[in-house]
Amino acid sequence: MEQGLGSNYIPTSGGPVDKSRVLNVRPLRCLVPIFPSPPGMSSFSSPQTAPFMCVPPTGPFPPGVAPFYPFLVPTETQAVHSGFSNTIPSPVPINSFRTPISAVANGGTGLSRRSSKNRTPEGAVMDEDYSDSPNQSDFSMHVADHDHEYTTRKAGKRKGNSQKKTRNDVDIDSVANSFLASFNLTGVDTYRQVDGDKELIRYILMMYDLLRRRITQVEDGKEATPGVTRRPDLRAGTILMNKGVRTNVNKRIGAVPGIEVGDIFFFRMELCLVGLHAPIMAGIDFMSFKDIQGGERLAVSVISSGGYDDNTEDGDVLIYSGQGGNINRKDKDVEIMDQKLERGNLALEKSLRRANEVRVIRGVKDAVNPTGKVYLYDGLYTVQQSWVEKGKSGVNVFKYKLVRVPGQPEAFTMWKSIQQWREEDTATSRTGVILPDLTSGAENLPVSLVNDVDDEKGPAYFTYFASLKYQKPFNLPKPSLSCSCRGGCQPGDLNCPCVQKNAGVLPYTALGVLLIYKSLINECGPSCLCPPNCRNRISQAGLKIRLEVFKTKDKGWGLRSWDPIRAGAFVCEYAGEVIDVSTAQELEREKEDNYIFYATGTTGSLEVTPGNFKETPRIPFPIVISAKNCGNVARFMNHGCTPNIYWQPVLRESDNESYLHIAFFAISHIPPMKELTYDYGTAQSGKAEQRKKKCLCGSLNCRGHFY
DNA sequence: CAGTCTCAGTTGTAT
DNA sequence: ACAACTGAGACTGTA
Repeated sequence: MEQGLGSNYIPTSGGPVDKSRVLNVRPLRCLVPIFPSPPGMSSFSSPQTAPFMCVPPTGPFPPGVAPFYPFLVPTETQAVHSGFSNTIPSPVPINSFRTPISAVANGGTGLSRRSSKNRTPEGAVMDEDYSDSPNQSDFSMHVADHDHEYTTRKAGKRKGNSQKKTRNDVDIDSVANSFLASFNLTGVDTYRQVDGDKELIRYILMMYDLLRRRITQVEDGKEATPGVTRRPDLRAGTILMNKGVRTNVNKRIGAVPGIEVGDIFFFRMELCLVGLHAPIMAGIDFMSFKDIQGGERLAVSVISSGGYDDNTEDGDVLIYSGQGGNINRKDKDVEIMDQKLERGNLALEKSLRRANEVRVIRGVKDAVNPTGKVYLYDGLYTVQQSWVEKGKSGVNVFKYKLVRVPGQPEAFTMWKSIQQWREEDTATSRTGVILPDLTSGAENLPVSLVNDVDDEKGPAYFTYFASLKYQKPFNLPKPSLSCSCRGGCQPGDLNCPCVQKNAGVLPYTALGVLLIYKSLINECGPSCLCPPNCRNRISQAGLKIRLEVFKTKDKGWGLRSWDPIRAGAFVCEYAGEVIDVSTAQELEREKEDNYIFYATGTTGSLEVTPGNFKETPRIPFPIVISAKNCGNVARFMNHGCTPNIYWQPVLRESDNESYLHIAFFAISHIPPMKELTYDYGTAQSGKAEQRKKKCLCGSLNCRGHFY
């Protein structure tokens, strides 16, 4: 035990853009991390022999065809001892750190206990009926068994007060239930995973994001109730926690399976769901060991998010402030007092003596969305010193010096470098910068051109053009309605024709993040009267993310981002010249054009989401785009069999004319400087063999070629 | 020892 | 400005 605590770190191989971190997801343009292999057939254990799973390229893809993720429960031995031991550092047997009783009682099974009782035999959720129960004492008992924990807590707290579910709660409940139903998750939560892996984590985060965005969408269409703060992040998190859609529930010291140094998160809830940091508010997570003499407790992770006066000047050292003392409590009438050596502070003190590794998560400002925060997992640290000092508020504050364990991939230091490049504007301090802005101002953000790999001075000549050149638009048989929302289209405005075209809901959040996956997005067109910053013109508004074109090791030029990218965020569109199919085929034959994008019928964007959230992309009329002579950053995006970007058809209509565009969105959260890739797709016609190319994406289930 | 209660503890969003 | 909600620990009830 003793020696185990200090020595359970095995550096993950490779740097921050290590190919091994690419998720093991089924090929094709599939948004869903799909888990075709039952335990034992995991492609982790046999990456070479993993069968190439292929959806017929011509479709059709009726709803429900894609296997939803069954939440296979791998036995612990498989998870720990089979393929995983090679890829995920877990040198200390997980069991030896598992809190014997208390953590289990308070953690996982606690939830399971509560949430599995209230099922009818059919597994239906008992939901609405109790809300009018006149018997208040009975009521709390009834509610204590209720499915939704948040309701329970509310009701428990406000015993005797208003216990009616608001209309709002009911709405969200039904949304959540239908959401979960589409995952076949309304049943008893036997799905909780002991240990995660990359796919599971990706899947959970995707579910979280979908549900959160879905709730946002429902809330969005409604009038804001004064005095009620809408927290879709908490709502979605609570629901998934109660359903057991989470992993790494048991706390552990050191690395967390499936999470890599440099991974980013946008909500505290996400950290909780994947088991990186359990408390949703507190900055210090710790676990106790009853088997150690005196029931010692050790810190397992800390979040430095700016609430306290932490020092983060040196990227590899963190001066962390203890918790408590009411220093950050905004409530009135709370007295600020000296911090005590208890809870997290005590745990950090013990961790100093035991020298165990502590995960550090750094909360940093999001350049794209200044009101939000990004949580950056910065790897393992050890506590080196502790002391007490008088803080700004005049009370005693505990301070802990944490030092980063060497040999880990860059994360926070990379972040700091990027900040510096940003401030310098010209990025002169950086080696390998060829051009500070290859667009020559054609985009509203610069796009740098960098080569720190070899001597090549840049890609072949082309004209930078930020959008699509149509020779002639598609003519509509009957005129399309344009909106007249001078203040921008509003989510709840059912009179707006643009909202109507999108089945009654705007496809984007207020931050410009795609809300749900649709077969086709109808944006406002040239004749709409709404302003250019209308929420329904996201793909027309230009770059929002600071991108750079860089020389890859073996795939020519590629695209990556300085900014962290949220799942669902718009990245760029595919610019170029719209050409006709026959021209394209000619170019193909002569191997003239490697920059052709086909959006023709059923091929292409097969990105789908699980369950009912899947929609087959609908392309109203086929287009072929050539970006050989003119194009934008999208022409540099490489193919990846496990992509982090997908494309989506977007229609912009104007009176009798219709323009189809191809917009790229992030599949998952993408850390800065990670290469952006999308799936170039599979063969859709006999001619396709001519386009077949060898794939160098390097992902675990690379299918070896693309088109 | 199991169940119930209290409260510390910050965040994200609305104003 | 504010309400959101988990988990730990304290407390209570039962075997």
